[in-house]
Amino acid sequence: MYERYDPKKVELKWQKYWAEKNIFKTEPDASKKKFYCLEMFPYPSGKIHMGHVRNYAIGDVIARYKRMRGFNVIHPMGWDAFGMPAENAAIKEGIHPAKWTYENITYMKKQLNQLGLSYDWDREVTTCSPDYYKWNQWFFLKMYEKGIAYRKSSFVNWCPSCMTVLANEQVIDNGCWRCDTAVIKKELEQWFFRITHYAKDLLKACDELKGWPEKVILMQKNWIGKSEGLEADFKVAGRDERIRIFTTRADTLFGATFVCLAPTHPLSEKLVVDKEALKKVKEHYGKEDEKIGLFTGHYATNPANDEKIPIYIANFVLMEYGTGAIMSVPAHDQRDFEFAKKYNLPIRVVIEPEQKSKLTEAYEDEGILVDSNSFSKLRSDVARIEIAKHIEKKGLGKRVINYKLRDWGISRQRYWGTPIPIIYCEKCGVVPVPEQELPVILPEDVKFTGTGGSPLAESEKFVNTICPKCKGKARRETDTMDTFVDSSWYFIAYCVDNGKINFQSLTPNPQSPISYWMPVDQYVGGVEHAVLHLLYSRFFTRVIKDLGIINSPEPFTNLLTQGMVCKETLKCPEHGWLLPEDVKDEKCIKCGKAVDIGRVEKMSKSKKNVIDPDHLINRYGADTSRLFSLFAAPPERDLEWSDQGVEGAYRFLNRIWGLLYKNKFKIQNSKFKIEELSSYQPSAVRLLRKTHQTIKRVTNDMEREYHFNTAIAALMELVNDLCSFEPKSDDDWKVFRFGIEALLLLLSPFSPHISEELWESIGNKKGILEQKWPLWDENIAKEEEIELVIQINGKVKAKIMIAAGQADDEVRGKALGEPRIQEIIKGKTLKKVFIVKGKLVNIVI
RNA sequence: GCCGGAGUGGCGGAAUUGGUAGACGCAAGGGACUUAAAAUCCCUCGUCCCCAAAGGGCGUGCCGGUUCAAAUCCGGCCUCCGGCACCA
Repeated sequence: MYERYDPKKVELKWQKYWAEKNIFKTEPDASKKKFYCLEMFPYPSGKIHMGHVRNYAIGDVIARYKRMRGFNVIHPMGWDAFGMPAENAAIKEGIHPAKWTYENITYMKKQLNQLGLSYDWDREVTTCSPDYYKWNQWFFLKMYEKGIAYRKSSFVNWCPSCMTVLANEQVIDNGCWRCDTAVIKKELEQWFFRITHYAKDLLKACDELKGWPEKVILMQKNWIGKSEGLEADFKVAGRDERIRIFTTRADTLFGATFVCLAPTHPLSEKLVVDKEALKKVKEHYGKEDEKIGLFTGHYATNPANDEKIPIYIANFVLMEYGTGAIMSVPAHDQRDFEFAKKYNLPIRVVIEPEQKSKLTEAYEDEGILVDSNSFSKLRSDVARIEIAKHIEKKGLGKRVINYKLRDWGISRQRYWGTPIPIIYCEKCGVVPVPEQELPVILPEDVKFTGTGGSPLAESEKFVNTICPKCKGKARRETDTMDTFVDSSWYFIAYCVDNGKINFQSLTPNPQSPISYWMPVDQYVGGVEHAVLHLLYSRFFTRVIKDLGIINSPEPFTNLLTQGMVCKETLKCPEHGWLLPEDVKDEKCIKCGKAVDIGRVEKMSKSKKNVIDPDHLINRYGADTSRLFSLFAAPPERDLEWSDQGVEGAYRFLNRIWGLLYKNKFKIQNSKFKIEELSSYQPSAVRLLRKTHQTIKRVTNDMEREYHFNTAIAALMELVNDLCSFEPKSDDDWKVFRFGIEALLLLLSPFSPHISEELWESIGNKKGILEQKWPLWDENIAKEEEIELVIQINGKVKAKIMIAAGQADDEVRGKALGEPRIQEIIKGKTLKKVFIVKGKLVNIVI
């Protein structure tokens, strides 16, 4: 042990030690309770950022803590390795996406190990490896068999200049990210997963997710978006067709003055003669700018009152929701109101608001019905049901439940993703790739130009194939899968050792490691995945359960969504956003101009308000970096970066180091055994009590939703007491050693390297990772004396020390007898005295 | 617009069930050590009244209420953050 704390030396030593002993390797063990601790795996973008440091520090504390509590902990890590940045790098710099990705993984893996994270790397998965994406394809085929995967036509963002499909994040202000050309919607045949098949169950099961933050459940519920309503048929006058509409406001049915179809509705094409005009409306489809309509020249019959009302095509009506057609009630729907104003359509009030006013906007609230035949004078909520029943009775509709949730479009016109295992044969049509031919491997001979259609379409070798059915000429599907597919089941892949996934042989098998490890007990990650990733994972887990591979439909029992890492932004009037190191004394180091200090916001490369974890680890080490990010705020809240805060954490570890260095020989020679407390000096008793209290506080803070910040504060208090304790006798040294050992054990999940080093330095042979979490003794932790607060009329007037556990009468007597209290209550009548045990007396006069 | 969440010292945050507001850390000020600086150690630190002490007033976004007692419960508002947003 050196005099000076040198984090680099210490951390390297223990990282090596853990790796050599393969100490984080885990196997299923039916005799032990398992604990699955998981953090969201990163996209290998190049380097880790502070968000990763925080995320993985939180997960690692939990994993190490649970391990010390005796759980068989599985704590895996991997790489979400498919995605656009790799392809962008290929377009810009000519590096092959695979090379770029694997190089990044190598570097980032080194960084993660430098943080001292307790991963079982034997379970590592890399989603861009054929061993992994083979199973994406396998799941796809299984879903195709069950009708969960299907093909339909749908719209994508298209840049007419680059001649390429754009992802949503490549569309900036409705323009292409590369050339600014206005993006248009283009219709393509694409593959979908029928997540809507599980909509009802996904929604209902939200209430069972007791270990999830309320906020996330709410977001999921809103996303699924259940709404009850009525589907009703409007017959097209003079034709055989009917228009089926969906409404949640059947009570306004008598107020419908026109009907609107989505431009992509099958009937639109049939009813509209002027195809050019229809095309124009289509171009504005789904855009939020302006309401655009087109009169079809046809009329429809309102099933409630047989009135004939005009049929319009409207750009704001979505084919994806409901039936793709609506009845328009301009008096009671703001969108219809705007449309009616623009096209001069009648507005008919059928719900009377409480106070009448001029109709400058739609009245969307509930009220009493008017002008609605026999339903007039009914309240909205009643009428809604009565009118729906009436329509049902006439056989012109039915009550239905609709969900906002759409089927998941998984086709991407990109290279760096999982090829969709489908073959198109001129004779046999759509033919799935036979299971035994998986994986369909990404070809290498592809040029990355950033223009044109799907990059895979350029590879002749890939595209041209033989139909598995008729052996005739056929073409492969050239789209790849959305990368969210990869991350929807990776947590199941981890359960299989060495990444040797073979779901076929595991199906169905209750003895499989998957049954042992799943579900994830604690999932930790950013709240930005509250909807998509988490919902897709829930969907996939259901599909996999239906395949018999897994028992539970829910993947994650407990979820912790950590807050963002934030820092103030710095901007130079001349040089724009500045990195923290480009600023000295609030001035730009390039031009010396005063720097604008902006508000605290999420660290982002674009605003340069970032701290590079490499610098941090270099200067302070992993233990300090971890400790700071865990101490500065509770995990679920945003964390504001503070350089001084990091210094503080570093100082704390240095103090502990110094304390042990100074006393290590004495500590080494003191073997602690619980003796009679009465033989100890009062100061030693106090320290022993503080130690037990600290064990209790830290343990409770860990159990109580992982409040690491207060747990660390408790450790700081213990260190303060240890530092001011001056051991003299052998007993003192024993108590001191006990305090030090407890401190190191409790600190080890947060700052594992220094804890191991100091643990060893006081003569312990077995590593701290093999120790049990310490237990406290309630009798020793209990205070003998308590501070009693005496209030008069709710205001604190005195504080006295009294022995703990006294009867109320005695406490009351002591409070009233206190001179300062006597003085105040002299000559006054006591109305009442409240006693809060062990805490406070409130005298009301 | 709709749905959530949050507002506590100079700052990050604590206060677990309504019972001492401000734990712990940072910053700041003063002191010790040092030729000096850094590091370290000790003291002060919500605010106002008072020379000071003793003591007292005020204080958890704002206004009101319930209670012996409110950061905590209830009603109304303000600000900030997040999510959704033509979903019929």
